[in-house]
Amino acid sequence: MLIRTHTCGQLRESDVGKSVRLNGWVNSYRDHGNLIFIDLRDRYGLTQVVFDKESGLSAGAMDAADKLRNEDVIACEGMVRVRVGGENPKLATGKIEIVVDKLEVLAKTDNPPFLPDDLSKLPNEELRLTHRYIDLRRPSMQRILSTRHKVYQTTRRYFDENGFLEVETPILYKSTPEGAREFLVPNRHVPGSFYALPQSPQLFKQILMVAGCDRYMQICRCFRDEDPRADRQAEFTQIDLEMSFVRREQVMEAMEGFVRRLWKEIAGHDVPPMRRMSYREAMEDYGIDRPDTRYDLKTRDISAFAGKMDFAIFKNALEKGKDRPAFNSRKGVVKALRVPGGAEKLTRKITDGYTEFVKTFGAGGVAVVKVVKGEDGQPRLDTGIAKFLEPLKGEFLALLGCEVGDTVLFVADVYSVATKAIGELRQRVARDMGMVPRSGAEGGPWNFLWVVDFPMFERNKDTGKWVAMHHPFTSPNDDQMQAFLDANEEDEVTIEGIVSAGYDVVLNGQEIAGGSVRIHDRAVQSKVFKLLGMTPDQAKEKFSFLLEALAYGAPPHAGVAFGLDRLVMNFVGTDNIRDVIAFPKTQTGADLMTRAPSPVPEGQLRDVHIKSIAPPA
RNA sequence: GGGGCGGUAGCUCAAUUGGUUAGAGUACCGGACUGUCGAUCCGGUGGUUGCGGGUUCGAGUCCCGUCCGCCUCGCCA
Repeated sequence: MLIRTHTCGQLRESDVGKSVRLNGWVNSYRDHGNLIFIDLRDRYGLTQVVFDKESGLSAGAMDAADKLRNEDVIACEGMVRVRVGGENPKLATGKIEIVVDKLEVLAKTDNPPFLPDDLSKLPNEELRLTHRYIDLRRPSMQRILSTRHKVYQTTRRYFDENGFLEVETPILYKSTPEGAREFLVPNRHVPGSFYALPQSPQLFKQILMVAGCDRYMQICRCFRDEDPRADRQAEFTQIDLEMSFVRREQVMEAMEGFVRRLWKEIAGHDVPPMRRMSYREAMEDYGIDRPDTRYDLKTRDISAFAGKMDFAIFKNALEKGKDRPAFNSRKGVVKALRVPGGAEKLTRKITDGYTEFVKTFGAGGVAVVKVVKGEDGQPRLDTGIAKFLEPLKGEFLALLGCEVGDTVLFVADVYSVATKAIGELRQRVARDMGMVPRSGAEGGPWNFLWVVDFPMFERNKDTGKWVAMHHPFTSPNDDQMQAFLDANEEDEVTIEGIVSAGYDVVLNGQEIAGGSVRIHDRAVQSKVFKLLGMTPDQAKEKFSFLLEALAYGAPPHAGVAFGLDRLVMNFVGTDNIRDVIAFPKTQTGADLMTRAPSPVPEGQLRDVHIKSIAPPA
């Protein structure tokens, strides 16, 4: 074989006169009969190679060149020369060409289902996934693989420099039925027993702290058997960390340092110090725990004002959970979103669609008010609820600081529903108004912020029981510790107000990392389990190994996990998580290339003591 | 589990209100061509309209079911 001396992205004018060998795929061919041009491709680039009958090329080689087609794999040898037909400015190697004197066809291809070409329209994602090896040949996919590689390398370098120890944790793990549904793996030795694939290495990394590792990191695969989304995959990758002898501030500092390093090295961007926002502020002003602050739209609780309106829909909403404390999920509220300049851009057709939109989040609908210029030159309210709003017009305009040209949208429901609906609506409106800037990868802003002070507990809306908002090992924040230990478990208002030492990193409205200070004190842990309705025996049954470990000298510790796939998505500017995973799965968990999952022979099932009850295919 | 969109030649798409032989570009095959660069020109092959039923004189088009993919709610940190 003619082993390559250079790659297809390497040769320049300074190489003219050299005899070289190239290997690669035929990216395109231009056949002029006695003169054939091939653009040869590898992951480094394209180089034009020329087959010229008059340049001493054997007839056999010319015939072989004549038969070359896209995606054939070849090796060739020839001389680098300045292009006879003039430069091609589109190529890095565009000033030179190789005039071939030896050709070796390494592999002929069947007619490929599609060409790995970034210029033409992409085929179905289904087809791309089925023939992933062709899709990945596309330069843009190669760039993504390369960016992902750089993220791995920068990550390892940063944490290594900062004293972190990389430790692998098991993939075959104990089922801990909290949180997401797990993938199960049957065990051959103990009939009827199963491993689970880890949702995250959470408990292992805490145990590593007890084990004295002090600082741990791992780039690890996590598994959650839940329905995927555009930015979610059942099998995904985390950058997982844990630190000993720290409180919240030290972890946040380490994380911010990592973010700064990563963005500097991957995107060439200097991340300024990140602002902090409380969970409550995020929910109040943005209706979501990962606010996108790239555009200036805020939601507002106007319950007090709405209560003065003689409007049945608002009144009925406000009646709900009337006696509950503020921010209680079941307390009725009216939320408003003032959209500057919305009166013109948000047409009737668009705002009509908002009602359908908020219904998907359980809200009843959206009330719309346009502030327009009246005949008297004063603001006039153009709205279906004029009858109820008109008497309070002055107060309304002043309350929201409305100006002519604004649109105000209202959602009334219990706190949890209204807040979510108006928060989602806010993002929808921002898109409709054209307020969402380009992505960071496309030169737009990188808007980082911390969200902190999450509640420790929230009520499950079906069972009414307390559940841990983050996970049951999350510590109350230091300033809340005594209040938590003193709190009466029956005292709903106090319990609801306890804030954890959790922290999330939010980038452009996306959660890219989250973590918390862990509980290392047994009294605190017991109280958490008790609140979650777990008896000591039940807690022991589920988490005995962790509780035992914590009993043998556990240092205070805290940690965090970054969603690596989402980091890469940001760097390459895609909103499709499958683009940043070499071999992703579909929405039903299928790998279209390998055709996993698949049935297995009966005997294999017997070995692991499994009998399928699925109807025969 | 629910809602929405889609599936027509290898690929990207078209096909009027349900109407005659389902078209185009590209790829592929054959031919021509010595300076192209998404080569060009001439000719050709290529279809279970995802699959199964139904309505109809007639179905790519309408109805029912089903499979697959995507988006999304629930779910998921």
